[in-house]
Amino acid sequence: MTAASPTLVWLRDDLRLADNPALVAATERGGPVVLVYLLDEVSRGIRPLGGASRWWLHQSLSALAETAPLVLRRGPAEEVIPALVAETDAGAVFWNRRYGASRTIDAALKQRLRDDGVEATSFHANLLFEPWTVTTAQGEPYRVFTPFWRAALERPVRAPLPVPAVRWGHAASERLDDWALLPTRPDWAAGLRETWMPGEHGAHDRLEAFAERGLADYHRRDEPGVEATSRLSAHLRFGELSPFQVWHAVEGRHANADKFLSELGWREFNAGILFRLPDLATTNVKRQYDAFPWVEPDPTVLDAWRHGRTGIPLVDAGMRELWHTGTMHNRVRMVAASLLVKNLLVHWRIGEQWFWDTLVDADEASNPGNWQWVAGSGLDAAPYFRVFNPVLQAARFDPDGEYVRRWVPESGTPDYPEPIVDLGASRTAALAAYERVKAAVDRR
DNA sequence: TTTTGAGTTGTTCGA
DNA sequence: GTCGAACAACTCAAA
Repeated sequence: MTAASPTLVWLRDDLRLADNPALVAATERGGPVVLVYLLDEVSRGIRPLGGASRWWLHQSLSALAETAPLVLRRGPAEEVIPALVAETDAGAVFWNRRYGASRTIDAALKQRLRDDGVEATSFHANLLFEPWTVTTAQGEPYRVFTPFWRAALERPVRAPLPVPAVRWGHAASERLDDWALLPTRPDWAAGLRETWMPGEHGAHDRLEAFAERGLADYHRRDEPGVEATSRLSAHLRFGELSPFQVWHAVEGRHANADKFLSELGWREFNAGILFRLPDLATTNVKRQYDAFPWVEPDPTVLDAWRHGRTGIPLVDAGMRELWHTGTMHNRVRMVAASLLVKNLLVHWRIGEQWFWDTLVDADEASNPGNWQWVAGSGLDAAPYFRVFNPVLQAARFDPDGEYVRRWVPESGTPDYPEPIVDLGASRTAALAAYERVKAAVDRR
């Protein structure tokens, strides 16, 4: 055997050095390791990132480049990776698997590299359980969350891997600033900068704080005025943390741990849905919802929803939190989504796209999966007749009005607009519209 | 093999 | 004021 050639490690949704199986395997192979990230906005199967995600990506890559020599390239993977292999004389390309439509890119690339005599190997890193490994007794994927998660939890969750002692290889890199991932005119990212610290260090700080202190308050996670959620979703989305690291930091530490870890379960469940339905962001999982009579949204109404001027305080608070910070409290997401989809009868795809553009944690599986959950068209979804009443929700979960006051200080004053929709009448109309879906079931 | 009960996040109505 | 029913339809696991 000759001296080991360089290995390319192609990072995608795994912007971390710790618990990175591809990086560990590359190190064990023996040669220098060239770490590469591609900005691929052209290959089929790639969903272009939204604005908030582009901001996060810039920060995260910037943080990573301070801890390891990172090679940045732009273009379609199927061209750029083989070119980089030739350029660096690499004998192998390793990566951690992804599970959406883009996996067809990976499959084609793997074949091409192997045809060229280059070792190409993918690894299990970014989900606790790969989708094809959790099936019912009949070998079918689960369609109901609880049995899915129960079955998944029967297996062990491997321990996270340490950062290996890497001998880094090098190649020319593009400049991150040239990718223009950050907003300029206008710079709307001030609220994001105040709120987040992207990158592996920031992710671990957040995880540690949550495991040591936040978990004790997690039973109050439904109250948006209380800081009781983990705020780890964006770190997981970009793979600055692996779910294995989160699991082992939290599991068994507190009575609230299982409830929190079931949220990782929903991440896994949605990933499994996307694995089977790569067009999850555009197509109803339950196809009878194709018959639903969505209305063409009035641009004024849509604009009011997007920018937090609906005249419904809890919804406006959430939409303004989103616009300012790139996140929204989980419960408020449901309420804001319910208003758009059910009271306003606007197609869930329109709301999904807005969240895709504005959320720092916008995830290819979880974002459309959760919108379809709210709309009723998803797997194990909320039934259509379950229409949130945002006034009741505010009274129940923000009883002192702390959250609403923080984001909508003019609520209750003459400056605050009247509601853009009558909640009672629109609820009735929504239930009537749902009759179409029921009829579609019968016709099937 | 068949049956039965339970299943992320809710609201309204009428007794 | 409280409480159960109704609002649908279907999947899965346990008995």
